[in-house]
Amino acid sequence: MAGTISRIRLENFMCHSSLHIELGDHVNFITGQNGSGKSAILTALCIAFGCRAKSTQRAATLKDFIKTGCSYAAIVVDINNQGEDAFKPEVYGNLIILERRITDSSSSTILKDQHGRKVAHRKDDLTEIIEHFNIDVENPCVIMSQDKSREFLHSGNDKDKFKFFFKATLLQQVNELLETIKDQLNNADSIVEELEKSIKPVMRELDELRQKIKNMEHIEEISHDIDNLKKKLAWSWVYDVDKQIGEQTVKLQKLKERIPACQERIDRNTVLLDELKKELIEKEENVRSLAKKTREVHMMRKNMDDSITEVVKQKVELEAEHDRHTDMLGKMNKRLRQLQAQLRDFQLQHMQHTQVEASQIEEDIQNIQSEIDYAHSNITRLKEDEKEFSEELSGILKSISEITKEITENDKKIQDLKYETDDLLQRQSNKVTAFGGQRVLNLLESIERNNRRFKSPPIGPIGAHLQLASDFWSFAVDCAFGNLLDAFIVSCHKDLQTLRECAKQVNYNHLRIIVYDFTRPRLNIPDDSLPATKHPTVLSVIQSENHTVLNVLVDQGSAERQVLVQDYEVGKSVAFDHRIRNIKDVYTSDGYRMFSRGSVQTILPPNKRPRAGRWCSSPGERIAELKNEVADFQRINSEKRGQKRKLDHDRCNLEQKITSLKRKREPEERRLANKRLQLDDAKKASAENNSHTAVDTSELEEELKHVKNDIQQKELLLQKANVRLTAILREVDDRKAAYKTFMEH
DNA sequence: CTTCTTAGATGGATTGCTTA
DNA sequence: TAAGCAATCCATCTAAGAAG
Repeated sequence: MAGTISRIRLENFMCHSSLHIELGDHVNFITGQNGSGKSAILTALCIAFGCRAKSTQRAATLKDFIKTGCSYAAIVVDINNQGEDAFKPEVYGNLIILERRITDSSSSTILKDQHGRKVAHRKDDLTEIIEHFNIDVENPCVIMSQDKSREFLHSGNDKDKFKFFFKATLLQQVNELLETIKDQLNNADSIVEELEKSIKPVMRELDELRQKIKNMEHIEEISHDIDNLKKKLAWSWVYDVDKQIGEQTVKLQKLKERIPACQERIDRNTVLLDELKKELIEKEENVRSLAKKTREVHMMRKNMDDSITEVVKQKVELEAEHDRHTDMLGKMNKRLRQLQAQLRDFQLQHMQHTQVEASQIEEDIQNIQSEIDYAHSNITRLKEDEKEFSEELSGILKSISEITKEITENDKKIQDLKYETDDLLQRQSNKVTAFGGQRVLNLLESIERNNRRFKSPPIGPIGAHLQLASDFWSFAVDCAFGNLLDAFIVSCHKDLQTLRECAKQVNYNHLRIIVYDFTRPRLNIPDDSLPATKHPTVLSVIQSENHTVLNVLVDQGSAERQVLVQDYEVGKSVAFDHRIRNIKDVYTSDGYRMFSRGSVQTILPPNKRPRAGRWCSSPGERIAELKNEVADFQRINSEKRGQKRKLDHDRCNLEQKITSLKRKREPEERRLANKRLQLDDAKKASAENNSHTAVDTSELEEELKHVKNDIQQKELLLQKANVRLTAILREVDDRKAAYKTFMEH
């Protein structure tokens, strides 16, 4: 039957290393002792079908499901896909294989067909299958986990139980569905009502249209009748015309009989007509030649008359022009004399004026120039002083900012040192607080109280169970393990739950808990798995009386593959120069992390807040050292603050000096600007004076020249007019003589 | 050369905490 | 108690290396 699970395979999932279960067609029972992993199978099914890690209430993240000491977990679920309910049988065939893999850093879902071929890998494809088969792992009636059943049975409240039942049996869903359907029905009803209302006017319109169509049909019949009548009328006209044609044909026949007699008379008259025509042509020719001659004579006379009148007119005009020119010439000569006199007067006046004014202006300009020079030298001096002071001020400001920066940096250092001192002071009273702070103490107390609930008491924090061969590597080891040192180790998942409860009680959230088999002997690492280098590994510099702690640091922290080096340069050569096998990361004693992944080489700086000294063997000494350092920094800071105060005082003085200089300089500059404007004005005035007189004479001279030119032109025109006048007089005489001889003829 | 596995990056979804 | 923000989870993609 489609949708049933036929087989489940688990690898490294929770407590199962490798588990195969074949399921029957109907009801299946799984039995086993407490803690044998029955509910792990149910959890695996939930995870396979896409449940979130948290909602199983068995782990915080997916990777918590990976069996301790393993790198991955896998769940494979075979789902039957036969029968009419089958999901995409053409793609998957009779069987859908759902494979879920979880690794430390990622997880994936793969869907395969009956032959094990990969078909899909996206979450959406899985969701489609889940929806198709109506698998609802979050529904407590589909999967009733231990916690759910306990919660259900122990909730004494009937209301809560009904709520649970209501949700589980999908009644809630049905209820919601019914509500939405009711809403939709109401909506549809109101829409139908509205539509009915709106249809009424349309029906009325339809009736009117039908009436119109009926009328149109009647009109069509009438027009048909009209057509028929028109045709009849046309035919009646045809009959009439036919009758008339018959009568006209008879008349035509009679007229044809008279044609030969008429033709004879026509011939006789034609001969007579030809003779008369010839005579007419001759007479016409005579008349035409006589008329032509008369016209020519008339024309010549008229022409002569016209030319004489024209020439006389020209003569009169030329005489008038001559008089005009002579008159104008006289006037121009008079103007010329006037202008010459004016020019002489002007030149005389100008000579007298310029001499007096020029000497006055020259004196003014010299005075102003000397004042300007004085003011300019004053300003330059003031500016130089100001510049000198400003430079000094900027130097002081620079040193002030440097000192302020140093003070801030030192304050920060003091703060960091104080933090470290506080840490150490706390640790002096209890070493454990180095790994998680004050809350670890509360957690340990809580563990103590719940001691009986644990199968084996948890080990932690891991850092508290470690000793270092030498303090030199403490910072590097701290960087290499990071938060792993704050983690706790438990022996089974039940203990993990209990420990998490304890942590919650004391508000220690996000406590890292590692599940590990306490009975496992100390891991024996073969030499060929260790990095081939003379530098120590993290594993080689740590010691612990607890082998589980060491095992966990190897499994979770790769302690045997983290190499420690003295300084940055050595670290780079170890990490990148020769590709040494089995090296995971290289840490320098001052906390730099270096590693290469493929071709990419990465160097990460140390943590911002160093926590070296977590394993410090003598915190007392270190505290004294830190206190000395703090005192040093404080002393330096107080010195620097003194310097800063002095510099601030100097700065104030300089600023005052600069302001007073500025106050002196500004009015001086304004005066200079005023004087410059005066000088410009004076120069402009003198220039204007000169140019004005010059322009006046030049204008007169120009006019004079112009008038002379005009006179010359006019004289030329007069001469031409005289020549034309004599020519015209001669022409008049000639034409009159010619006319006289013509008339005599 | 192809396929599989794994680590790491990325961005949307979810969860938890703080504050008004 | 709801809104806003930050931290965390997890699906998905890509690239490198391993295996066949």
